Amino acid sequence: MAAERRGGVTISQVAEAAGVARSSVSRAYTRPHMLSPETVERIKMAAERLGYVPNHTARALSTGRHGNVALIVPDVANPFFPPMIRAAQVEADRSDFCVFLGNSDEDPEKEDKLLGRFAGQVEGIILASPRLSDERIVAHAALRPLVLINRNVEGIPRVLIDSGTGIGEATAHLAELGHRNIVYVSGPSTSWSNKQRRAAVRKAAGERGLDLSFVSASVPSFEAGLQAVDAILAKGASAAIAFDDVTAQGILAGLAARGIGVPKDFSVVGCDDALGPLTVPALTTVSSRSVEAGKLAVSLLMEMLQSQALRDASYVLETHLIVRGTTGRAPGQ
Amino acid sequence: MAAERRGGVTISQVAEAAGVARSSVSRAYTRPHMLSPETVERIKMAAERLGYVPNHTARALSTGRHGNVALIVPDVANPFFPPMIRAAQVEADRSDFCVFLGNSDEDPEKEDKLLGRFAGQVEGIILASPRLSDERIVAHAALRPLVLINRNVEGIPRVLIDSGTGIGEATAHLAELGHRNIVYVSGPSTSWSNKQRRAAVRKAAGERGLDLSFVSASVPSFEAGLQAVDAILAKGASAAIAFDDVTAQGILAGLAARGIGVPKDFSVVGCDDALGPLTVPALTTVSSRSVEAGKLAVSLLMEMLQSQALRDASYVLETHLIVRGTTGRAPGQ
DNA sequence: CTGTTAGCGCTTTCAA
DNA sequence: TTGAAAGCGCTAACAG
Repeated sequence: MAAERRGGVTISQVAEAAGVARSSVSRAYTRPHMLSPETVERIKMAAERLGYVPNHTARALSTGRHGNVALIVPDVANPFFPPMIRAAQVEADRSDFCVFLGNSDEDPEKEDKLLGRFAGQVEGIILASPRLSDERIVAHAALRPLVLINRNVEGIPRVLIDSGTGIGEATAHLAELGHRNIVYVSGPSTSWSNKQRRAAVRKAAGERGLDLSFVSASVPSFEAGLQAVDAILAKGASAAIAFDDVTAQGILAGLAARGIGVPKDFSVVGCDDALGPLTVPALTTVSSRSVEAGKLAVSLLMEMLQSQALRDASYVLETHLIVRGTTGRAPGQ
Repeated sequence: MAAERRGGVTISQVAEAAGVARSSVSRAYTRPHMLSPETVERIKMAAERLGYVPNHTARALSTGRHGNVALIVPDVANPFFPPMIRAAQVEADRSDFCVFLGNSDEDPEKEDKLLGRFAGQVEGIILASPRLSDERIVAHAALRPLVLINRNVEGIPRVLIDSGTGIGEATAHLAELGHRNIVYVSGPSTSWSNKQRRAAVRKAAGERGLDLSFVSASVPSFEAGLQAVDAILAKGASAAIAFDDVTAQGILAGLAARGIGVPKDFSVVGCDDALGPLTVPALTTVSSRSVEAGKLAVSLLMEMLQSQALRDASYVLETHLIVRGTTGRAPGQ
């Protein structure tokens, strides 16, 4: 029998073998109920005998549906994303979709380029923590179904993780522990999440009459956290809330290097629960909801693909404080 | 019939705008040297202005090449893989390929299913740490170019990370620090990597006359490491080498809970450098080479696609010990 | 129910 | 150097 060579058996060969039109072969696969049972049977037999497998690419070109979606993230290796990616995969799989993964390297231009490269082979796109401008995002969204994660653009379906709630809780937690002077170590100034977190600490600290200062770590990294320690200490604070867990770990390392005990002498809170309870002492942090965000974004996209309607939906996921081992009573309390 | 989906500026529109034939637009992208520089320029300008992006699907149908590869991993969220995924992405991008990402959830059947779904829309596949049987792998490799990472199947191009070298160094390192009694906390018994690591400790410990015991953590996880601590201590060891970093962190947490100081009273070595210097104290571990593996696997695949020849190549990447803060002199030395 | 006939967007001879 | 035209394999009106 004909082995499956590349560029294999086509619909025409099956049609000829079964003595029907090409369209019937097509229908036998996509709308069998439109054909008489015997015809379907005959076609399937012929197909089987010839080793026919429908060509995905041709079908996609014709229908515009490829059964693929794309997910673009700024950095696959940032521990915040893998769980989200995984959740998105699982959800896409439930609808029998395959997912393209794109990595923008935190670069708006590369993100734009990726969007272009995926266009034409995916039915919809999920953009997580995009670095792209609102304009470009809107432009792409006009071309095809697009869902945003952690970016608030009016009119475009989006899933927002509200780290503000968790950060607020963290601030309250520190206040209860007796801390009166705290610092927020901020992340990328252009990041939507950073703005949100910063605003949340400010608000919560204000309500409780805490002294609040800011130290900037521009890039969220272990190094940046490490280097922020001097500035933090200079503010006379007894606790710090970091933009994310990786930065928080850098701060912890810097503190340890100076012989400052955590949580005895100083308290540290991270954000995103990227590390889990993995570290010693385990990091007090804010839950990330990234798994739910990934799942929700995909199911939203699937809905859009079904209904062809792109309504202006905005889902907000609240976060919460996870108290672990890096926060304690303020010294002298 | 595909009702002109919102989606696409086509070659025809560009052709019209530039006042040339469609074929010229095509050539402007695929064989610019066949056109006069001005024509190319004019076409590119028009394309730019209209926001034209070549349609991959259509091109694929016409040429038989889709410019896509698939990468299948057991668990995206396992910190070992993201850097590898990222590296693979980058390398694929250099050849202008898009990558499908598949997550098998450590399940052989799901892995098989994914392979099937990707077939027909990718030119080649990379299987990282596959859980599939040799037979199935061979079967798939017969259908299309396939590269393996961390799986040794004769006849199939593969990239192997030899964690044995690094583990050997780790053992020597501990011996030099005066440790005489060590334990290896092993991972999944079916894992190729675990067998390799276990054999390496045994060999190195034997050569140096160290007392070596084994404690099994069946599943590599923080919890498993935590629970292994009692058994480890019961062996009377002064140092432990863990299957991976996550397990090592569990051990560290367990040690800390018992008030055992690291590295003063006990030394711990991880494997895979999944956490970097992130933790406090930073974990002494074995480099993973996962970045190189991802990059190499893709470039190998690209070569195969170019030459149409699937030679039996096997690349081995050696690993090395990374000494950080969790190893020190044996107590009483 | 089934066949005919246009395409989907792009590449690729073959001529000019 | 460029254009015209014939597909790649499949789907989807539109007839019959």
